[in-house]
Amino acid sequence: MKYDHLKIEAKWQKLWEEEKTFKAELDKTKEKVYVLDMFPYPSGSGLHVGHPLGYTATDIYSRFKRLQGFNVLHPMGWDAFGLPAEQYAIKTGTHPKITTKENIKNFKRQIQMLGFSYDWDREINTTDEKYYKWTQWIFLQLYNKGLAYEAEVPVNWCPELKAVLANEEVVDGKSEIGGHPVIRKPMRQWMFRITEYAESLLDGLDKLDWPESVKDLQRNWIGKSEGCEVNFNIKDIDSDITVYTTRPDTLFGASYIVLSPEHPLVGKIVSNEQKVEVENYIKLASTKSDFDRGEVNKNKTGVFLGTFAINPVNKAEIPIWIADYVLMSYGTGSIMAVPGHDERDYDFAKKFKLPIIEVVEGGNIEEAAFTSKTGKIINSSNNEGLNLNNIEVEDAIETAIQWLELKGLGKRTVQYKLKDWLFSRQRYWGEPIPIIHSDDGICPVDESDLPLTLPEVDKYEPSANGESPLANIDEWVNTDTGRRETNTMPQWAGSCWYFLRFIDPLNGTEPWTKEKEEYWMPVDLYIGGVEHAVLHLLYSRFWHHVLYDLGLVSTKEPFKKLFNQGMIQGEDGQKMSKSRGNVINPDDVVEQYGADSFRLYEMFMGPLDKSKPWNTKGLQGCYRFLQKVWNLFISKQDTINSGNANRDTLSILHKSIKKITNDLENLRFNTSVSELMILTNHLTTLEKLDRDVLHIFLKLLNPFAPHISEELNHMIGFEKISSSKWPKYDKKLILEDEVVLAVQINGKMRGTIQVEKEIKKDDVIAIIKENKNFKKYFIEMRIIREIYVPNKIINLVLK
RNA sequence: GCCGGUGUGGCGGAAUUGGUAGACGCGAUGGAUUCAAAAUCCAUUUCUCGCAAGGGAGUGGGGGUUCGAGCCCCUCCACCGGUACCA
Repeated sequence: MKYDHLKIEAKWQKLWEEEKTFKAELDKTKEKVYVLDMFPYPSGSGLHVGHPLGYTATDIYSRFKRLQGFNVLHPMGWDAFGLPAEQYAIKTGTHPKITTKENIKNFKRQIQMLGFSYDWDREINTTDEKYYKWTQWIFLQLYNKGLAYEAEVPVNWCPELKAVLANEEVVDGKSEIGGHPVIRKPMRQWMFRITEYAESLLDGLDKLDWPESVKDLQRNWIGKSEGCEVNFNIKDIDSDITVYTTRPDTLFGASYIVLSPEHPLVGKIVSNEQKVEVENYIKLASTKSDFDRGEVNKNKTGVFLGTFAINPVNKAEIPIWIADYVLMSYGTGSIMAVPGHDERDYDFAKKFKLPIIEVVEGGNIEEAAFTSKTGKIINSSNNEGLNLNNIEVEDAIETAIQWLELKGLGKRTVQYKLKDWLFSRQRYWGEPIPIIHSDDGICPVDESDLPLTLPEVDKYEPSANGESPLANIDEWVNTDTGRRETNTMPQWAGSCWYFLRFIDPLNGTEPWTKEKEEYWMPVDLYIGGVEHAVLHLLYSRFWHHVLYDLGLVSTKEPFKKLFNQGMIQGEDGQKMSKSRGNVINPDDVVEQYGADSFRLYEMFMGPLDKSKPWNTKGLQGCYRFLQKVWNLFISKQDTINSGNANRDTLSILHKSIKKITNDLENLRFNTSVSELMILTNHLTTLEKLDRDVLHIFLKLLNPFAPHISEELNHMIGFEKISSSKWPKYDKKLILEDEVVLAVQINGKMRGTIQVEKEIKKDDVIAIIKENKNFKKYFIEMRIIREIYVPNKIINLVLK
């Protein structure tokens, strides 16, 4: 009988579907495990072999945990709002709903053919109004908590296309489509005050079982910086400038002030003589894209305002400039420039011939800014009680802040790089924001009126002034009480809370019930790509922190353990992409070799978190392995009986149970597969096979290759693996009577000896001295030191 | 520039976390089977000297700690990812 993977896989998949084998139900008598994949955006091109890598890993883990007796929640769904469907609609007029439906169908087919044990009764779709009703509901909870607000914010405006572009549609300052220039244009937007949660989000990271690199990325993104604000009076004008600095120790070295071109004070304090030049500069800066502004990095520009500020520590009059190297969006939008000890200020001062004052010892400011934080302060004292001279930088910072606070000239502050979250898009295919603008102001849609559904439109293009296509639908936009918000939510919205909906997906009256939330949350294992290290994972943590503060969820952090799967490259070692023509389609692989081989190979390729190239030969190796397993059972079918297990076999079997159990727990799938191969290789050497040994072997194989293992298990007459228990290893059976001991002479490997376990050191030495292979080393030599690690190694130092 | 990661045979990768480097798989070579091929099975396969028995070298380079280092420390190099005027 031949191994017919197509027939076997179809048979078991049908059975699992019919029997709802993997349905998860709340059962407080059992310990739960929530195993989650980052749900996909169902694109038109379908899956390539890289996508199911993480899904395979979570599936194996889920099956393993179920066999161990855990109550496992393992769901799948669709993050289906998004640009491609909308762009396709603009091009062809096909409603995104239709495109999305087709794509989901194809994705689901591909995912199901791999035999994943999802509870499909919990399938969700972010574009389903029954789902986005609750996305809108959560928006209102955030709004009511004062975390959502409107603001004029620059967007990527492409005058040529008359469209607002998403960041990912802008490449090097040009539109991705057509390569037209993109500028920053302020438009009314919805924002979330994620910055209010900066500290909370930073704090929460410490306790998470996440890759350190991802935590670091989030920490850098939040970008906490501790320093102080300092007030500078402006000469002859009744106004002052507040700057943010992390280096108040260098205040005596401040030789000019720089405001961002967008700073509100600029118009107020510019001198008449400089007015025209300043206005021109502001205009120039405003048309520059962020990209251009970044590019001028080395060549700094700026204009003198014609006004002076008074340095609070020494009453020096220092000029005030504007320059676009100072960003309005960080700190106070203004800085004190200390060219002696800051590279940017140094470049600027050199270019515009501004004074450079040395206040920290240790560098040579004739040549470069000295930015080190180790050194003593010099040239820094006044007669108002501040003397920083001879103090180390770190201490001087403290002293300076205390002095500023005492004199009321400044205060200690904390800054974050993190900015508020721009939460609106000028698009059709997204959740409508449930807000009505009336004469009385902003009015949230009543919760009982949710979902606020998307209207049908004829055209998916944005309106001429860049508003969303919804702005063109009068009957939708105009209501009795006012005009509807026409912006929709960004794609992040649906994925911010989908893991909560999975626990109670059909609930029509609440987003989830408290009882189920308390049982299933948090997610115990979350696997997905590193590309979501910051945005998705930060945004969903933000929502979850807010929901926690509102008492709607029981844990602050949603994802306990996070793991990033690596990329699968093409056979050429390059990134898999259509344009390179190196895409491997899982449909073909499954057709030819089967889902079991596919799953096994993806795991065998290497560590889950590493990138590695696809190799069809390697896949064939795994296929051969399964055939070997199949042939083992078929060819020796007549010998299979109870009581056939010998000591050797049991020892290897129990070693395998131990290793595979441990590896699965730690997501080391590649070495598990290797262990299965070792065990199989041993079994093929046997004359007679033991029925119980085979049964255990199949259980070990089952998470990786669920179809073939169930089939063979059925063949040798056991009840289904899916309703059996994971094996436990017996320590006593693993132990062998004899061990191979490595022998080193002077630290060099010189051979091995076979000895009985736990043998005494002196006996080992005696054996070595008598052994003909080692005898020669003892000629005219004496042992001066002996290092003995029982059952492992002995090292003799001779002289 | 800053932060993070990686570097082991021809290739993907193992190595109980300081104790026999190269498990397992791929590829390659030789053999068996076959009229022949595919498939399958057996053997060999880090490099190097040697007919052999045996040596020598070896985990990106250099240095160190140790009886012993792929693993720890210092330093340098290469590649990958993130980020970048954040004051």
